[in-house]
Amino acid sequence: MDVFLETVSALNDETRIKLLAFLDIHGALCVCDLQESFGMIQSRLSRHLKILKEGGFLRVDRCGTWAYYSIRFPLDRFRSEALSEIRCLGIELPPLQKLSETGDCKL
Amino acid sequence: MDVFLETVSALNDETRIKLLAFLDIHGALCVCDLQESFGMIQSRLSRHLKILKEGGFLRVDRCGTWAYYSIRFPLDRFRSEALSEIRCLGIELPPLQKLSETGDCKL
DNA sequence: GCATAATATCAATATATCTTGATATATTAT
DNA sequence: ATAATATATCAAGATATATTGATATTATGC
Repeated sequence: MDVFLETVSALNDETRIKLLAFLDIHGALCVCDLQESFGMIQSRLSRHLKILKEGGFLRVDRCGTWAYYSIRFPLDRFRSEALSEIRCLGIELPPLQKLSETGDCKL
Repeated sequence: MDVFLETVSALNDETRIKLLAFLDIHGALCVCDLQESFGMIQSRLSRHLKILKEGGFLRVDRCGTWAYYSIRFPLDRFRSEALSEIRCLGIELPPLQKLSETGDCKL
C-alpha cells in the first residue's frame, strides 16, 4: 500500500508531470539544466526530482558535481502506463536550455 | 493535464484505495453498506465516493433512496492498470455488512 | 402533506503538501 | 587549503486536502 501510494503521490503534482514529460523527450539532464529550462529555483527542482526518484520513475547518474536525472527503464506496467498517459496530454514544455557538459561522463 | 491529475489524485488516498478494492470484490454497494462495513461516518464516505466517481473509477446507479456505487467498466488502460496494482497489494479489508436490499432494482 | 431514511453538501478545523530562502554537503580547480 | 559550482536538506509560511458535525436534498411510506 505504502509503495503504491508513494508512486501515485509522485504523479500527483503538475510540476512533476511536466518534469517527467521533459525528461522523457530530452533524456538525461542535470538539475541546473532543468532549473534554467523551467526557470525554477534549485531547491524546488531538487525536491520534486527526489520525489519522482523515490516514486520509482527516475534514476540518477552522478558525474562529478552534476547529477543527471533520467527516466528509469524498464518501468513496470503501472508507471509505464502513467508515462504513456503523460505523453498523450500534449503538455506545453519550455525549450531546453542545456548548460552542463557531459565531458568524460558516459551517459 | 487536469483530467489526468483528477484521476491521479483520486488514487492518492488510502481510504479511496480501500474503497476501490472493496467494491472490486463485492460489486455494487450503497453508501450505507460501506458506512457499516468500514465504520466510517456517512459524509466522509460520500465525499470519497464522489472523488472516485469524478476520477472515472466508479459509476452510480440510483434506486429509490439508495445510491449503488460500483467499479465503472470498461476502465481505460491507466485506470485498469491502477486497479490491477490495487488487487496485488493484499490490502486487509473489513467484512461486508450488507444492510440495503435491492428489491425491485435491477443492478 | 408529514415523517422517516439515504445521500449530498457546507463550514470549520486538522493534517499534509508545496514553495521559498537559507544553510549544508560534495566535487573540482587554483 | 581556499574558492567556486552543483546539489541536497532544513525551517517557515502558503496552499491544498481530509475529517467532522451540521444542514440540505431527495425518495418512500403513511
